[in-house]
Amino acid sequence: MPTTPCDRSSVVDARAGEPAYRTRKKDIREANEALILAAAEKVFAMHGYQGTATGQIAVEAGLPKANLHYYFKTKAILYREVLQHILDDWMKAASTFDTCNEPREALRAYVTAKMEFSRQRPFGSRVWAREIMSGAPMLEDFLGTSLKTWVNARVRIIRRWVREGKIEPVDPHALLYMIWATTQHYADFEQQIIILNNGKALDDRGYRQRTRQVIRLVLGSVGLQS
Amino acid sequence: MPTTPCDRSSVVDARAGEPAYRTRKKDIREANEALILAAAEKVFAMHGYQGTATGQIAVEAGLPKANLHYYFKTKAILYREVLQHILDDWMKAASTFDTCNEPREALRAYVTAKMEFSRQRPFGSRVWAREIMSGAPMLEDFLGTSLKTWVNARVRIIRRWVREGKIEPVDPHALLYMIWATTQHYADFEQQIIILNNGKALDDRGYRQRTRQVIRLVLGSVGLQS
DNA sequence: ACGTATCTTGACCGTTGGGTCAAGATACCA
DNA sequence: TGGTATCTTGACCCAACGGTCAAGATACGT
Repeated sequence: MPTTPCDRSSVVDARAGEPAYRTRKKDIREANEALILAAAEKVFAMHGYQGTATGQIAVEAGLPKANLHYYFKTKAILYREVLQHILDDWMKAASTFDTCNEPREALRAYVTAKMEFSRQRPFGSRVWAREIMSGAPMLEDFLGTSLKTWVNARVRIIRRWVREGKIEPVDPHALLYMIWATTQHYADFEQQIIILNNGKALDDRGYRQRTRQVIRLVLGSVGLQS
Repeated sequence: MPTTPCDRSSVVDARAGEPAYRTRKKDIREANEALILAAAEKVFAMHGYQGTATGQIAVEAGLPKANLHYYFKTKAILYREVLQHILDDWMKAASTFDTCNEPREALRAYVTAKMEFSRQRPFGSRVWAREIMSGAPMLEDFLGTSLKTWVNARVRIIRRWVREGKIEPVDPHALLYMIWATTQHYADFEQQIIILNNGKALDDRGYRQRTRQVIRLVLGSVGLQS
């Protein structure tokens, strides 16, 4: 990737009364931690926790391995921080379920947010998937508490929609799992999708169309297609 | 696990004219290869290719590591054989798509077969998922040839259904991906599903009900719910 | 300007990994 | 019954791994 002749620190970091070219300690820490977390997410997504070498992450981040271990003592700690970041964004997407009381708009918003998440954070989605396939050793707490609470509340909402005759009488869990699975599929199985799409990744336009199709299928599944 | 006082070879393998208690060489090979493949599928499903140690597989199979390497020279060869087995079963499930020309029955049969696959071969499903998340280095050939051919043919069938007004005008790829994602979710994310189900795995009855729900959602998504 | 805290890194350490080997055990076949 | 092919296994090898360390470099506060 091409870089501009002047680097970040001399342009972006300029502040009044400070030399613009010298990077400040706090910024160094912040930048390096972010760099390492991004690299780690990518490599963990590719090879999983056990299959990832900290040296690989260091290479991906463009740092010596010893430097990585200066910022994150152990691989386990680094992995947990990566998971935490993903979890935060996952929950942010989840909150869109409540943008509206009407099933049509709520489902549309939620599917859109989940598709957006798959588009923006494909590596995060894969780390999440791998973690659960490994028995969710690090996520057990979250799954059993926060996620469960969230799911129970949404299940009640869906049941209400059914009771009020707003949607067909579907099993709420089955519906939620279908939405999760379908939207996450676009991140987790991206490689398969690309190959079946003649080697080309979906561009922005294609992705928007696909999002619309997923919304249509989900709405149809509960009897909401006009 | 408790064992019966008399072992398999003396009971099952009894054949006329041969000493029943002595295991024959061919049977040894067959049994050990099957044992190792099953163990490997399980461990690969848990930790992925890179994250799996051949020693772990050996322990899981109850054999010394050197013995495992006697039957499968390298980890890569063993992994490829595991993948091949999964692929065969995946294709077998795929063939059920063609049991009927009518969308309702075809989709019902296909979803049922895929759900059955998730139930019977959860480890296989996870190995598959991990392989694709790693960029499908070993599956690229298959994805680009056999699978692509299969998908193209099914896409044409779905388009025909749309043209004939038998189903709503949905994107065939989006529909297929939704079916794959949703059915495989029950294998790949089993742990999450268990936790959200109060720590209990779905029993046979629950699984059949869930299968019916998935069928209902899929049929609904294309406008086929009565 | 100088002492201190933070950051950087090549070299290193003990452990684990994939894979080999050679010697013994077991089944096979003539 | 004896020779051969297959099977079994503890011991071993070397590369790669997670993690440490100490010494130098860089920014900070006064």
